[in-house]
Amino acid sequence: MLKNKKPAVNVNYSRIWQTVQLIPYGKVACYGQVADLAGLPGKARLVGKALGKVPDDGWTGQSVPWHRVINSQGKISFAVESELFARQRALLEDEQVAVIGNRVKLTDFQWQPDLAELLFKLTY
DNA sequence: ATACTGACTTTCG
DNA sequence: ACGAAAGCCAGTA
Repeated sequence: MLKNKKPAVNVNYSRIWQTVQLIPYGKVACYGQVADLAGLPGKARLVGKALGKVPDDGWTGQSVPWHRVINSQGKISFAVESELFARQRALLEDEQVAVIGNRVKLTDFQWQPDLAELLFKLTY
């Protein structure tokens, strides 16, 4: 009997992508929060890895709003002089998320997930 | 197998 | 409030 091959896409990545798709327009979540919701507590760094590998055409027909994920300090986790930093900040401001002094006020913009809706939407 | 690397988080001073 | 340090852990070489 042949051994099973590793899946083409890490199953954990797809869970992370699916969770990020639930973050609403105009809200943000932090890496650790996404990891927890994806059932991967303690794996905040893995969320960053997964977001760097989102397929160009999104996931299961939907785009993945990677720009809505920032770190627990409310800051964008790219060097301020980098191209990606500028892109992420622009995408956030496009949806009315204020980025002041390289920082988003989490008390105003952090996503507060609705438990019942999460249970309905997540498929694992 | 081992070592290094981060799109992280928390604690400390 | 802020930077440094330490802890963290899958992915990568």
